[in-house]
Amino acid sequence: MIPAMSRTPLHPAREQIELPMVLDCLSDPIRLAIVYQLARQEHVSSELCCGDFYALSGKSNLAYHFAKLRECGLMQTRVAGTNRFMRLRREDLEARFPGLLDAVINSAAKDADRLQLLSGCDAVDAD
Amino acid sequence: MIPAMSRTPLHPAREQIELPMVLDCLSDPIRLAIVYQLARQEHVSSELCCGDFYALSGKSNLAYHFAKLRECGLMQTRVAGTNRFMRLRREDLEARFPGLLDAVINSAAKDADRLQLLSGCDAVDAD
DNA sequence: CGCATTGTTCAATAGTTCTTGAACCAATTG
DNA sequence: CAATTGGTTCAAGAACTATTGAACAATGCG
Repeated sequence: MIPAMSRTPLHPAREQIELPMVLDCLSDPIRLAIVYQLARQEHVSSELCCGDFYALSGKSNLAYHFAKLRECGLMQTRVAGTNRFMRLRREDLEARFPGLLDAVINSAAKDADRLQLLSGCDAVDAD
Repeated sequence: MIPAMSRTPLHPAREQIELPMVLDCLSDPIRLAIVYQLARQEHVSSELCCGDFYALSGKSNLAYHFAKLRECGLMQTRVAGTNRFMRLRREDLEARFPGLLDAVINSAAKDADRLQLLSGCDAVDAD
């Protein structure tokens, strides 16, 4: 039996991803910033780990938001040793809600300053 | 002096419309249904009045959700006699968040049954 | 005017969400 | 094994949200 904490957490199947939950998840400034940072550096690597987001909030609060992002189907978590790597579920989201994720990310990008999306962040290249 | 209740309520200017507030507003099932019904019959009339949404909830609860939709910039309310006519602020939203509203509405349309978007509604043509 | 219609506002309540720190778990390193 | 690293889980509190019914406001109509 694999120990509880080293198992990959549960993720909803593609068809279980619900629009209201996704929108609610993206409406929180910290979660929007997490998604934004993931999207912003997808051309470098599709994954980031928890520690890459410490500029946004404390560890336990981040774990709370990561769980929300997983449960609504926005993110996937892969366990590797003591690290958990997160990535956006782009394909699943595009299949369920075409154009939505990009519209949100592009809209967020326009307001990046106002939304403090990159405050103290060094995991993302500035353009 | 115009009596308080017959004045047009305050609406945010285009540049004051904030992404997190809009997403949060759209994440509530009742508000999503309101927006969806407004969008669905725009080809008939750009406006609906409060009573057209009684299938979704009670009067006072609807007034609460209408206020939220106004305050976040999704809807505009026009006062005409004892009626208030609502319409989507399509142009402002498109200018601030290109593609977002349509992505949400199209995604909602795909899940209309699951989301109970049209339950008991006769203000909207079925396709 | 008196009354119906259309909606809003208020107060109360149940439930939810975010945040924090402390405790904990698992894997790695010395 | 002990200490460190990387994250999660738990408990508690403050703040916010949705919902309800009753009271109210403004208009329209007989």
